[in-house]
Amino acid sequence: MNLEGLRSFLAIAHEKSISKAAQFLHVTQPTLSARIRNMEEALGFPLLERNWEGVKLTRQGYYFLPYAIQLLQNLNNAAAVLTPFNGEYNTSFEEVTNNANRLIIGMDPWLAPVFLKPVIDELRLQFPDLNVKFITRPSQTIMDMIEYGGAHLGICYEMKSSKRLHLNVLLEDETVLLCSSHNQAESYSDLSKLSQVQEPFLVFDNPILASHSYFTAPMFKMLDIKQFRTVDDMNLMLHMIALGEGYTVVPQSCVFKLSEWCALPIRVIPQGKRLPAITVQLAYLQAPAFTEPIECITRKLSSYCEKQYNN
Amino acid sequence: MNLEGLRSFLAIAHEKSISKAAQFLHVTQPTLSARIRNMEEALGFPLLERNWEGVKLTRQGYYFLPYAIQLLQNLNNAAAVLTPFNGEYNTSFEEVTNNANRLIIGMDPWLAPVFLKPVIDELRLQFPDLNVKFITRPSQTIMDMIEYGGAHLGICYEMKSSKRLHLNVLLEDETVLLCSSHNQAESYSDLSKLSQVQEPFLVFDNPILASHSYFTAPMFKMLDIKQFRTVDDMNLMLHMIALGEGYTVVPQSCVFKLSEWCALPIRVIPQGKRLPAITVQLAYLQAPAFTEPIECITRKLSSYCEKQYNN
DNA sequence: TAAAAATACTCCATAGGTATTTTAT
DNA sequence: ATAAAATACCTATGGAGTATTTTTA
Repeated sequence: MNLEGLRSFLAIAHEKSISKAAQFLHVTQPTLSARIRNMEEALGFPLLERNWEGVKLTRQGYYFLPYAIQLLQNLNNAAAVLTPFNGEYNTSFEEVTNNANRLIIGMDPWLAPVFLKPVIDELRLQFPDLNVKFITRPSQTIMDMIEYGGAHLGICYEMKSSKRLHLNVLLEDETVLLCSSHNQAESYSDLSKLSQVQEPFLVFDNPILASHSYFTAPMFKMLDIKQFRTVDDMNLMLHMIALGEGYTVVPQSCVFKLSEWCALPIRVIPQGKRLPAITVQLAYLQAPAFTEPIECITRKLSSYCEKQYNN
Repeated sequence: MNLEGLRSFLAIAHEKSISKAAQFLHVTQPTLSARIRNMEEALGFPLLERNWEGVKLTRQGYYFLPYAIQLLQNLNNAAAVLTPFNGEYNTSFEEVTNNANRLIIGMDPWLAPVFLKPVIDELRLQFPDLNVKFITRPSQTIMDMIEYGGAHLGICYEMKSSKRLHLNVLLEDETVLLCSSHNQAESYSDLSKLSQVQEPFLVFDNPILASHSYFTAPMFKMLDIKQFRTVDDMNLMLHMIALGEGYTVVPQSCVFKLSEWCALPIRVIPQGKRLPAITVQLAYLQAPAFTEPIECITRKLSSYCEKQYNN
């Protein structure tokens, strides 16, 4: 697949017509038809519904639209940062690209609120002069970053990974139900009654939807949940719940000590072993330069989890 | 540029050698050399430092790495959601792709905590049966989503945009300085003394770094700030500040009523007119189906901003 | 019949392969 | 001398164009 294809898709979405988009892009209509056909073949699903009066995006096309937009924008943004302006780099270019001699720690954005403090405390104590950079990305990205040499240590949920990675289980994480504090706990604590709840279940969109559907899909069937609403980041999720716009189920770890950093009126209802567990793990490669701090953090977090979490 | 090129780049990063990556990908070494050369030309910056003993990523290459990873993963994830498994769609496919008759409101993730409540309150009151979906994406994406017909209404920071979009200014937003509550306010309230502060300035990575460098770069020069640290999301930023790992400057709106949703010990120091303002605006296209709710929200938020903010 | 998209077919640009050269140790 | 990457050159695939057909209001 080709970036020009994505741009073509956007142009067609904009013009709602292949012919008009072709004019706009200064190519012929059959060329554009072919580009889209190729993309649809590569992706495995249709993007456009063809009409005699133009085209309309399919359901899949609408879902795909923000991906195409974001993808092109991300590339533009990266290029903007890395391209000198008037022959001179931005002040932050130096900082942003200088990763020599820097320990890079990746965390899943859900886990960062829990693990940032113990990591920073320990490093301050043991390696006060160490240059550390934190990145927050979805678990799968963190794993890949380590695999490809772009990060040294990752704290993330269990994901399929290569055998080269060292994995160190921190938690077998139980799930909890989140709802507004203004709701009665009773309606939510008995899972079998969930299907009678009026509020929708808040489903996380990607990357959760893609990587945890094996987890959520059976749960939805089991609990007979019919009303859904999708949400695309943790913050929005918490605000929606606080406003009584829905409820959800998340790993316990990501709301660990929630009240210490979140002031929203959210009720956390533990589910014990009624729902499957999700593993939180440390991932790293043998990195000669940073073996000591990595081992140190591993030890610290392991004991931290035992102490704080298992009681 | 080509997705195969991105995959090749990742393989090379992984193998630290073009020849080995070529073996892994089952192509010849010159082919892979050419792919990378093409990508470097397309991007406008070098990705690899060639050595006699292999290759190493350049600074730009390291910065680019997570983009490449994320980009490919996003595509995979989108495809995973849209591809039926065992001939059957996931339960959530229906919800995630069913946008017919649904008002789609996009918000910049920084602004969502501020504007979600008034919007939901008003819609509950005026259009209780309306089907609404919220998406949180960077401002530029929101604008494009509206432009390309993937969203109806956006709440975002000022960005370059096409003339078709209706724009409605909500706020001329002043900037505030954020630091840990444990620090003395004096060191931070006088901007000219900032260069003596020991903590680093926390710079947001993309998309802020790319789109607001015209704003930040002169500020860094003016204030003579030398120590930086990059951070890649709002949540991590707030936690870093709370832990005393740095300070930063943000638009006032994104910490408006901060204490209502954030329990972290963060001090907010208004800067008045000393730093340039950033505009918050509503964006929309004429959407026949939703003119009424859009107008209603526009009115509500305008008066909301006047009342709440200007006092 | 008219407007839009699809199809058939031709052509050339470019991606990929083979053979060889350069580079650095 | 060796291991890695670059270069030169040839080939073939695929993307883009022109001309034409299909579809449906």
